[in-house]
Amino acid sequence: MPEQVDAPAAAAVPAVPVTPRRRGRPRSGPRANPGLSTRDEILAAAASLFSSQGYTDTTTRQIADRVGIKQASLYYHFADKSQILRSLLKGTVAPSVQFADWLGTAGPDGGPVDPAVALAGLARYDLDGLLRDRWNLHVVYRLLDIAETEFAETRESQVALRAHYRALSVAVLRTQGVDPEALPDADLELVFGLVEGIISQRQWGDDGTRAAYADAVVRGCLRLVHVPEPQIAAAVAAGTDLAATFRAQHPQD
Amino acid sequence: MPEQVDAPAAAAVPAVPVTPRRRGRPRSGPRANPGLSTRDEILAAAASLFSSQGYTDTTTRQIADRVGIKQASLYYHFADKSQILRSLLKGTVAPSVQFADWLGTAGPDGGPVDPAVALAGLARYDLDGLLRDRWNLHVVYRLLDIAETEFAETRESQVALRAHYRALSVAVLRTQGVDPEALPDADLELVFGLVEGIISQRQWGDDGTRAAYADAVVRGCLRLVHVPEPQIAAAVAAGTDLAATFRAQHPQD
DNA sequence: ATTATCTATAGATCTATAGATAATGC
DNA sequence: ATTATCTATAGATCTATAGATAATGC
Repeated sequence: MPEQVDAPAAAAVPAVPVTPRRRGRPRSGPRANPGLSTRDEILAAAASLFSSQGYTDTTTRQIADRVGIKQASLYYHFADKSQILRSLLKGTVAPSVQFADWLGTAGPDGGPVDPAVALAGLARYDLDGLLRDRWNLHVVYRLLDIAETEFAETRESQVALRAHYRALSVAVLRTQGVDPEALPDADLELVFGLVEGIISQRQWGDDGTRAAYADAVVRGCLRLVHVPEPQIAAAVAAGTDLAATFRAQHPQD
Repeated sequence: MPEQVDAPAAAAVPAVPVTPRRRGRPRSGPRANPGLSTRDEILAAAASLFSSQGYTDTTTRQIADRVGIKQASLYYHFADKSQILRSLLKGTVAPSVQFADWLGTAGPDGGPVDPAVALAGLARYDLDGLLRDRWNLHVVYRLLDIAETEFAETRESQVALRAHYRALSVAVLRTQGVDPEALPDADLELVFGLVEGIISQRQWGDDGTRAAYADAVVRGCLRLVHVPEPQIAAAVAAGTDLAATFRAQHPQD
């Protein structure tokens, strides 16, 4: 065979990676982002619309329009509208739970980490996730409330995460010589409340403002469990390192 | 909330206050609560449905069914669906702002109150409002997000309230010998974040649990602004008194 | 006459399905 | 043959309006 004219470059790096020839009937309009699969285009469009308008206020037509396909074509990729949301919610909360589990084995001898450091690390990792979530899907999850028996997996992750915060709060208080049993039970929920509260706050401000708020929240968590002011900075720094280590070992996307 | 009294009160109150004869065409079914005006019945039904399902997922038919009238009859009382919500949101946040304003004149000499007490009082009053809100309309307000240019008044109250929390945080830090200028700006937002976070948390638990959580939040607020542990209980108690005083002077409903 | 309801329905969606069509793959 | 799109539309809502109707008020 003679050389094909537009054959892919022989080596690994084609000069122009170009739009691969696509299988089915062509779209009526041009592709906005040829790098993504249609499925991913749909997810991106839906995420953006769901977070700005909520789930039920977003129509399948709006999603399709943004992708550049007809409304009915969505149903080739997803069985129904709720499946789109389900795909998006997967991985919203779960990673923080994994990190919390990992903390139990991240100490110098494969054992647990110092509680204050672990708590700071979890808050940091969790907040990072909230801030990296470009489309604010955590808010979408909150918007669902109630009707989400359909989204039980996500709900369960949230419960598990709350339990982790609670356990770490108890552990920190012990190291501070405070008997957690002597405290009102609700005091043990405050840390989770402060961290998750950022979901509401996120509506304001730019990235820098939100990152600064996240920093403040991590410090606030330690104050809530009686860590003395002079020890806070070091624990926050160590916790941040842990989060970074885990993130490096467990790349997300 | 005043309970219904069995024994008739003395004066002009008839022994059986009974269903007053109503003006227009009778309803097809019986009235569930003859004591309320139709307008109030609609508001109550809508509040309950909006908070459990969200605004857009609640249909005018559902509201009407619960009241016991036909869907179209709603439109005799409200121009459109959004007016129902608007009526409900009025008075969600505003009372806390009024209380915060009042704090500036509630001191012994008509001047301001001790900052830590004021902060504890505001948190207490605000949380009381959140907990008394039988239908969780604060959540409904959050559910709206974005599209609420229509609900600008409520939004503005929220901004004002946040500013109050911030100012009190600054004042408390000063009394603790901390220079607020030296702190990251976001640390001043933590108190508001912790209090408002209860809106999300409210989904769990019964009234007792939530009240206990609210107590914990008030203490947490003071910890976040460096009030030493031994002074917290007294400030919380004094703040609670202030809130009770104001509530007595300014009955809500 | 006025008020508060009712019945009936127009008009506007919105989701999801059926079946045709236009590419590539073998 | 397989894949991914398109066109057309059924069926199910949902909001809001028009106009009739059944009470009380004067």
